[in-house]
Amino acid sequence: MQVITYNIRRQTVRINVVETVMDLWGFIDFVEANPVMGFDTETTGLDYWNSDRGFRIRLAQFGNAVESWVLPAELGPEFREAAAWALRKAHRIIAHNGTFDQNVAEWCLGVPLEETGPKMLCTKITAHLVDPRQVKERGPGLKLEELTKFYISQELAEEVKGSMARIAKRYKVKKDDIWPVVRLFDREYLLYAGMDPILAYRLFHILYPLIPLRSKRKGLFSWEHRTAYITAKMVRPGYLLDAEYTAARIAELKAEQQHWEAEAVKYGVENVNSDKQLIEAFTGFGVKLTKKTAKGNLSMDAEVLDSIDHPLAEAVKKATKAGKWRKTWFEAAFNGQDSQGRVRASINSLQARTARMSITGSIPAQTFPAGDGYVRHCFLADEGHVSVSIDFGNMELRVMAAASGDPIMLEAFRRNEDLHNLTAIAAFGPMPEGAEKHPMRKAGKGTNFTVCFGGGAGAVSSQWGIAEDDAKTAVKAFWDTYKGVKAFSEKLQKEARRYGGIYTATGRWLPVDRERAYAALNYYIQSSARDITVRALIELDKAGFTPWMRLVIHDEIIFSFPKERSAELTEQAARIMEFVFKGLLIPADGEIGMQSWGSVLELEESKH
DNA sequence: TAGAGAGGCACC
DNA sequence: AAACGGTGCCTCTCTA
Repeated sequence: MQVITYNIRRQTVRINVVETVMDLWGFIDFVEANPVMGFDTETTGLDYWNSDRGFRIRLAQFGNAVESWVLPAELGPEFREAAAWALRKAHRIIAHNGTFDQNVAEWCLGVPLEETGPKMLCTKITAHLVDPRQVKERGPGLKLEELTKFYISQELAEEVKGSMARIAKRYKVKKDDIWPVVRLFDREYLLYAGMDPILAYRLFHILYPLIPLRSKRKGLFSWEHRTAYITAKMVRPGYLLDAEYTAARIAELKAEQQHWEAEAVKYGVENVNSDKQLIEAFTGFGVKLTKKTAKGNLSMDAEVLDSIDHPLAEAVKKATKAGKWRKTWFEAAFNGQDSQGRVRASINSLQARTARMSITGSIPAQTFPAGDGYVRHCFLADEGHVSVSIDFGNMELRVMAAASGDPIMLEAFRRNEDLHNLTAIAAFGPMPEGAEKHPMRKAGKGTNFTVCFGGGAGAVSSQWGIAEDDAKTAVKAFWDTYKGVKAFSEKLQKEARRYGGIYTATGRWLPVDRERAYAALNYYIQSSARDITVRALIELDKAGFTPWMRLVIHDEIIFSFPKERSAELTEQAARIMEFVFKGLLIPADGEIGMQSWGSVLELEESKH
């Protein structure tokens, strides 16, 4: 056995490195004496689903505030079994971003999510409930190193953060490539690995008492852990990839990209992604560029390119788009396939400042182009299943109406009136005789959404293509008409300025920058909408729907349902999702497709 | 050669 | 009085 000691603020911590089976006796004693343990794993990468072709666990680490045990899981089944035993024996497991380590435990140690999920205490979730702000938002951050720096010790954080970079340098490999090649008993690596469960353990005990009482009373802590457990179970089966379709789109986009790049070369542009080259080229052709970026440089975005009447502009738009779409969606999915031809998203169930989820990895579903199934066709429901999408209707505007209690908005929703028309009427007068919709409905719609996002007339005008005067009229009419929303927004802003943040109905603390207090309304709405979706997930989980759930995208949940039961299950799920928020129904509506997710949109399209 | 910042763009 | 909120990812460019 190897023992490494280290000092955290003059307190010595001990890292015990198991080298032989005999060393496990000490580990067993430790586990029996510590029903609550910090836990972490070191692996060869992040692709835990590739455990049958290269991915492997290297170390499994357990610890408390002053001592940790590092098991060389890679060396043999006896060490992996000891780790699995410890996970089963523990009453509680503390880990940073525990979902990842749970997945590793399931795929490499044979301990399923069902055993680790219910006893996980995640420091990332705990930290988020204390303060959800990232470092760039002047918050503590959510990464282990960032939290260590903020809550424990700056020196220690820098030491730990820098250590893997130093090791990579020593092995002469890139930082990302160090994980599979670093020698298992490399002392610096063991120190890095052995400190993690100690830090997680300590952080949890520091952070938990800092969770606002209001959040605790509402049960938010266990609610979020349950949510993380559900999303982990959703991700587990993965999505069957239509590899043929995906490969065809990759080839097509590649050809398109090359064609337009060749066109651009004719006008002297070697790299269509280089704004520098484009500005030079267009200036050379006598084009006057005026639009500036946020930092004051000349802008070369889609709006600018659209305004330039030159074949190069067309070529640049088409080439860059083909390249970006190919890489971001089709190649990400294709390259993410496991040995069974399935792909997985990575769902961070509690991510944004407003608690919104984020989806990364092979299925970045939150950014798939809307409107048709071009990208979504890649993803197939299981054999004999169909894809189903159930989404909430007008979720954020309904939340705005309900949270503010604005009588006019509430009445409009209760009568199923068109809120965008209503705003247009308020601003520009009654509907013309016999018209189905107001001629200024777009201005009304733009105003409704923009105000919801915290914007003003300028934003309505630039984002929705509304004349400035009309935008001003519409925004003024909005605040004059929906006085309840105005009062609610003012109340939140006052609270934000006074306390530096607001609480939502679920007891969640949302910090608001005092100089941007106007954002409080949007934070409240966005966060509440997210929590209503999460409530739906939890209720669906209780009702046994989890094995059919695949993705959650803001106000929408995607399912793979057995074909012959799809109508019945869709109806049931939609009724479970629906929720009366402060007296107003947030309705849910399902669309049943064929096998591919994309087909849901095509069928919907053909109805209109 | 990596990392950070900036710009851009896909979505809700 | 007015104030556009939140993500992820790709690419280029400059710096250390």
